[in-house]
Amino acid sequence: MTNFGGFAGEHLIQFIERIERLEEEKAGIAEDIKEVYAEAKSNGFDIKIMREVIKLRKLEAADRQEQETLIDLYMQALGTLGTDK
Amino acid sequence: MTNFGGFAGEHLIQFIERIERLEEEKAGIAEDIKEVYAEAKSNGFDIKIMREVIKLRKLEAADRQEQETLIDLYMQALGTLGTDK
Amino acid sequence: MTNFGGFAGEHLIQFIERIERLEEEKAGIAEDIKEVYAEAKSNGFDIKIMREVIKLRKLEAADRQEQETLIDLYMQALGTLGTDK
Amino acid sequence: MTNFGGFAGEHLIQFIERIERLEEEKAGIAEDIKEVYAEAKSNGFDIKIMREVIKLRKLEAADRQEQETLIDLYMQALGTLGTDK
DNA sequence: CTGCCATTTTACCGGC
DNA sequence: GCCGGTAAAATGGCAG
Repeated sequence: MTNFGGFAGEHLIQFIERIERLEEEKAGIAEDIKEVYAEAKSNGFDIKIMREVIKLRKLEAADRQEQETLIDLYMQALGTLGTDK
Repeated sequence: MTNFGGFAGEHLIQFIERIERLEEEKAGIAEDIKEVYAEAKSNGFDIKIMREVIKLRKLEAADRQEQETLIDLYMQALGTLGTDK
Repeated sequence: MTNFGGFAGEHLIQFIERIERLEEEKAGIAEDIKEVYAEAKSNGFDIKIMREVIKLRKLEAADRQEQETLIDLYMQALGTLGTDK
Repeated sequence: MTNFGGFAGEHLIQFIERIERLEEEKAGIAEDIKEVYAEAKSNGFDIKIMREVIKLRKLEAADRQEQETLIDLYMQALGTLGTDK
């Protein structure tokens, strides 16, 4: 990874710029989210409660996900045990 | 903001779901970024250093931005002087 | 916060040493945890599954906690609305 | 490791609960540490710098440790030479 | 402006 | 011994 002036350098620049573009997009979306909160607030909703609701829903989703992961692991374990391979 | 079952409730749900969709998008992009880093890494680049580079470039951009803001201010000031607006 | 040779310095040292002691304790407990995992493993249990179980239980606990927080927030909101204060 | 309802299951639960208790303790200590930092901060100290100091002291401790290990090795070697064990 | 929360970054640990 | 993923530390940003 020497020779940064040559091909590797080109390559690096490309990676960096891809990331920078993605980060811009991400920041843009974060902006959007803030705007939605602001709009909701101006419609009389409580931001704190909204955040809490969102957090809880996320947690519940994570819960389900983890349950499935766990089941998969059990199945693997049992499968391994079962096939006597 | 009482009457959560009625129109307000409807409205709230809509805000929440909009936010959740945006957060998903955001998470997706975060994923993409991780992937780009991973790809760069598998091409022999050092992630930590890349992060540093990106941070620096961002700072420089902010500096430039600030400069431009300043320039705008001056221009306005000059414009004001010039046009007597 | 100049004069670090004097009283402030004394004070700082005390904070630092308190933290260092606590971190040692924490590291000790982390050790203990590792040992329990090792012991479980040597009894034929699958560490990965154990971690998953623990994660899920933690998530569920967090869930309940968040639900309560949310309810509290609702009560506050309704209380505020209700008392016309 | 089948028979999760029987003795193995019992055993597993016990391991899990031991770990959960330890993790709680650990979390408690982490809390304590945060509090100490907060207290230090309210006394005018800079948390970021404190972290840096603690990190350095840890490194130095590790260095000393390594040195001692080395010294021990030498001592053993000398002992071996001396005693002809 | 301060505390708190989310995100990001670093470090660790088990698995291959 | 390395790699991948997971958990902890640390930093930054936002609401109050």
